[in-house]
Amino acid sequence: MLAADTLLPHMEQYIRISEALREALLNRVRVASYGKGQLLHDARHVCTRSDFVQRGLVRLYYLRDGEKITEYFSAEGEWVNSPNSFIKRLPDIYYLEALEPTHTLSLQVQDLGYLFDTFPEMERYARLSMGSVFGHLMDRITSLRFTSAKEKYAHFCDTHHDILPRLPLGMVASYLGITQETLSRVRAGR
Amino acid sequence: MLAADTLLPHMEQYIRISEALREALLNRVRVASYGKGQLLHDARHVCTRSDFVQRGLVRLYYLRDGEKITEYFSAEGEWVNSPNSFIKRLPDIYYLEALEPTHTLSLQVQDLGYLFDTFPEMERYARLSMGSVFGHLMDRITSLRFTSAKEKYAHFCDTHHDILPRLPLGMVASYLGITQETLSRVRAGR
DNA sequence: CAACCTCTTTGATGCAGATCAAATTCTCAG
DNA sequence: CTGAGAATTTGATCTGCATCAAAGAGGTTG
Repeated sequence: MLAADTLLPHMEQYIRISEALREALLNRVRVASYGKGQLLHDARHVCTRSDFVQRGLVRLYYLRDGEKITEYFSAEGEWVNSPNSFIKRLPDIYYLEALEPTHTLSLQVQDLGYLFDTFPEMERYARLSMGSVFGHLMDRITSLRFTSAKEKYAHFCDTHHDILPRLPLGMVASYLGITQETLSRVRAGR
Repeated sequence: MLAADTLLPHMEQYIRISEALREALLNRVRVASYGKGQLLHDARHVCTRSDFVQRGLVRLYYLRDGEKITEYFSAEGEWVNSPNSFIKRLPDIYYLEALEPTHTLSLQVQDLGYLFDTFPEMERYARLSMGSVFGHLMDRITSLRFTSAKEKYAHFCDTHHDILPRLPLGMVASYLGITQETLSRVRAGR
């Protein structure tokens, strides 16, 4: 699985990639693999890299009263990191865990900084790809505020039908902010 | 109230502003004023500009069963627009309403496009300032999922203490996803 | 200053979903 | 295969908040 086959096409949705940028990128990303259950990032450290998921499934979670609360799922074609920790270079509460055997392309924060400084189109890529996440977050906020458990689950099915069968339901429940029991009843149609 | 006094210092939190960029910016922003209750943007149109609030208070809302649901408040030092409409150049559901007499600096989408194309540091500014909104959205999602009405209100007081006394409580309630009655009881300490 | 808004509070009732407990099914290591 | 732990479902009870209804409290306009 080559970077040229996954990462570059992803980026080309937003920007044209020059030969120089292509070379700089491929020189700096490192392939990485994680087994099921393995942590890509531990909250006790500062997050110093971003991983582009080529194959597999990752969740972002944090601990609340000893329980793991899922904040986000990321599958093929998405970058994962601990957002605030990565940006501010400080520890944060989030862990990243591979839910399946996962292959990524890993980019260190200082290499990303170099790319931003050297290739203005990288700034544009980051701006545009962040923008597309924005709409999702706003939809999610609306869904959390004003919908029943049944509607929340229906909305999740709509927006995540591709990964739904790969997810344990307890994680889906905490993502939706409902209990596992309620999710089970909703699925059974009650 | 000069752009040099409000917008430029805001941007300088993130980037250094060259003389050329300064001039380009000041040439393109237009001062605008809105009375209390006036719409900065109507959902029936495509949102073609962003407004930087110099003085005043604006809310983003949408209609749900004929009721106005507040999605966001923006005060001095923030950009407001209808995010998806502005980015995708399509209509969306959101209205922007001035809650107080409001003065803004207004920038047309095509002028912003020109600035992005001409000044790479503008791309960086957009990327970094969006990044800082991200953390807030994630906190808000957590607050919506797992907290009682009382905790939601406490979190709102923490994060919006500067504008709280300027807001009608019904708008705060819909922002928090609780009813006005519940908010009233929570504030009374019950 | 009275009449009429809009905003906020108070009261009574009902229900969706949390919580606690236990049974059932799945899954995978040995 | 098989047994143990994890994931999921089912059941019974309880509660926080929504809903419906109406009464204060401001505030602004002729």
